[in-house]
Parts: sequence; structure tokens; C-alpha cells
Amino acid sequence: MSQSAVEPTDRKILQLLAEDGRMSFTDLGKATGLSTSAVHQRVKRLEQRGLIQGYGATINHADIGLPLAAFISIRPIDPSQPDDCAARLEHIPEIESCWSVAGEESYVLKVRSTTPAALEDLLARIRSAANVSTRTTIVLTTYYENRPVTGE
Amino acid sequence: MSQSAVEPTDRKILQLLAEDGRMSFTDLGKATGLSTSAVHQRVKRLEQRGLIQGYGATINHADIGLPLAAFISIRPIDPSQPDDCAARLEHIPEIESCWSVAGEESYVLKVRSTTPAALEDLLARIRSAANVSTRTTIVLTTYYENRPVTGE
DNA sequence: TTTGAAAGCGTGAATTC
DNA sequence: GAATTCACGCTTTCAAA
Repeated sequence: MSQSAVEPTDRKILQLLAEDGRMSFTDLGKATGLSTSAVHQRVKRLEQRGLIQGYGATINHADIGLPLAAFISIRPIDPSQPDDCAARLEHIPEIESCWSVAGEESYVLKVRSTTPAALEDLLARIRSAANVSTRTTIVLTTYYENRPVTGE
Repeated sequence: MSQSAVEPTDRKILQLLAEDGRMSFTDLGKATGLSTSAVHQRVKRLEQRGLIQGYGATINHADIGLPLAAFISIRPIDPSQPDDCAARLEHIPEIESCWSVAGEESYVLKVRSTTPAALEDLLARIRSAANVSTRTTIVLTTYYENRPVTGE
């Protein structure tokens, strides 16, 4: 697997872009003491190496009609069946994240929904798509989410 | 509280920026059938209204030396104490997300760490900072994370 | 890694609908 | 109120060194 030691300058660039994904190459240059084209090349290389996987805007879901967030922990009903939950659930748009985990359950999903009724419907779709039982934990308050964690 | 019905064009802009946070105003204009300055104004308004909370790069944590991810569910040891866990934990840099939840535990944290030993140390810091007991669920595989969920 | 040049983009003001 | 056009300056991008 990967991991080829990230240079201090590249680390700095990653950190800056994690905090402000729209920062210009000019400003990245000023912040790192490099020329615009030098950072430009480094960023392109970081993208190619897969260290930068993409860029996104952080959306206020509560204000665009998706006020309900929840964690859904799932376990297979028939443990002898092939364990392909991730693939079976991929098409469901309300699923924001999908992790397999070590613990009482096999997977944890994070989902967004409009209303309790819509969440109930979503649960039914998840159960039937993946043949699993579910345990749902409703999010009450999001204090923060996806803070940049870059180490050091 | 907020929620003032998001216009179809604004919805489209939010969706496009959620998928590519570095998309240019020119391209946003082409994709929405508006002039560059029209989208520019709309994006500025979406930022002011707080519907766009920021922009970030998605980093491959495994490859920058943070291969361990985990969920930490916590419950207060002394339920009579004020419930200010989020504030007490905010300074810990390994905590990527912090939610209060309805369920057996009061909070769920998502953390990133380097090694099992570093995770053990992190758990100790969390317990002593917030006076809580913890239950840790290690992430084995991240199938996907923070997919754009914009509804409709 | 830098420089330099061309193309493209962001930004604001004036204008129109 | 919101969209467009135009113009200026800055940013991106690529070649060459």
C-alpha cells in the first residue's frame, strides 16, 4: 500500500488546501515561499498521486431541506452470504458515507434525510437492498464535521 | 431557525460546487445558463447566507501518515455535571468531527490517528478532558466518505 | 524551480430588463 | 430585484531554460 513520506512543503500545501480549497496558486505560493508555477506543479502532482482526492464545498444541509442526519449501523442477517453491502448500497443517494468497521456491527453508514418518515423509508430501502438489520443513531447537534486533520 | 426554500438555480450551483469546489465561475455559468457575474453574485450570496460554509480539499489520510480512523462513542461519567463535552474536546486536533446523538451514548466523535499506541493515548486525553467513558469502533475500510448529498 | 507570455478567469460598475 | 455586458487586472497554464 501507499505512503511515501510527504515532504514538508507538500504537507503545508495539503493543509492550506484542506482549510481553503479555493485558495489560488498565487496565494499558495506566497504562503509557502514558492513561485506560482512551482506550487501549481506540486498541486498537480499531489492530485495525480491521489493525496488530493478532490475539492468540495461544505454545504449547510439543515438549510437546504435535509435537517436530519443519522448513523446507521448494520449487520448481515445471513452471515453465510457474500459480504458486499457497500456495493449493494452505493446507489442510495441519501448515504453520505459508508465504512466497514470492527465491532458489534459490520458497517456504519452516515445518512441525510428530510423527515422522520423519509428516514423510515430510507431504512427500509437499506434493509432490503443489503439484507441486513439496522441500528439507527440520530444526530442531534453537529458541533463540527470534517475539520482538517493533517497531523503535526 | 433558517430554511428559506432554495431556488432551483441555487440548488444546482450548490450541487456543482459540492462535487467540484474549485469549479470556475465561468464553468458554473455555462452549467447553469447564466453569465459569469450572475453566478458570481449568487455564489457570494450563498456564502453570506451560510448555505456554503466553506471549501476544502479531500485529503487521502492513509497516505499522509494517518491510516487509522475510528468512531469514539462517549458517555458522561457523572451525569449531574454540565454537559459541555464539545467545548472540552475542541482543542484536540485528532478529532475530525463531533456530534451529539440520541442513543445509548451522548456524543460520537470521529478521529484520525497514526498507530494503535497513538490512538490509546488519544483516548486517554479524551477521557480526562471531558470526564467520560468511551467505546471505540475502528474503521476497517472507507468505501466512501462525504459524498455530496443535496437532495432531489 | 523559475521566468515569461498567452489565454482564461474574477471582479466591479454601469446598464438593462 | 436580478441578469448582462464590458473592461481591467489578476490567475492559470505551459514552454523553455
